[in-house]
Amino acid sequence: MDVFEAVAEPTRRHLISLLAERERTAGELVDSLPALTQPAVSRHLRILRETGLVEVRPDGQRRIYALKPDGLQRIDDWITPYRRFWRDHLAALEQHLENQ
Amino acid sequence: MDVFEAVAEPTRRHLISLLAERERTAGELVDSLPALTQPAVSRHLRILRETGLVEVRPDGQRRIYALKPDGLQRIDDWITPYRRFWRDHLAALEQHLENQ
DNA sequence: TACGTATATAAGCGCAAGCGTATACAGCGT
DNA sequence: ACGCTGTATACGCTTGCGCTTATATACGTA
Repeated sequence: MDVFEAVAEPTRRHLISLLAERERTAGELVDSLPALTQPAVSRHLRILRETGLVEVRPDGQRRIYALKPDGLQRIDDWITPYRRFWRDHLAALEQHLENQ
Repeated sequence: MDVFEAVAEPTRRHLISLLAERERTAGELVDSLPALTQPAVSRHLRILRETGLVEVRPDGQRRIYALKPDGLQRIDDWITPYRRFWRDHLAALEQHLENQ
């Protein structure tokens, strides 16, 4: 699975937002998603790991998950060339409004 | 389907990159993807339409597709709060290298 | 060693995505 | 009107995702 499919899943975006606040153990993340079972969350974490979006380090029997800095950057790199589309569009819109 | 799932598909990202160069008719897009049949491309275009990533206008019996300015911006809006992660990480790395 | 806790993996299921073939629909030219 | 071209939709099929239950693995503690 690639990083685009990884973030296409709402639950995984939720996990990313939780890890953006601070590191959390797998158990804390499971508790944050009461609609899902522990194995379901564990599988999502595995996908986030394998796509390089998060990293794990052991702490005794727990696993501490953290957002990886360069994971989402790959999406940002992809979107960058297209950014001019809405920037130019906004500029044209502002110009239009100015001329009213 | 939401915009994240829409761009998670490699074929649809390819279509987006083609439309970023210039507008194209549905037929031109079909010809640009020889691995796929015409209905397959047409369905991808429908998804891009429904998620607001492209717009269409008729030209006789042809349909001219164009990239929509504010479509990808929704992904950019989502990624923006996380941008500080790799920016801060890069800053910390530079600082570290400076101190060597 | 034995048991409890924390996390990951296995197995099986339902569902939706993506594909191709076949077909419908719309506009063009004769 | 008729056939031809361009595009979209219907249908059936296969495949892979995400889920749950059950189980394995690893660490902590008495």
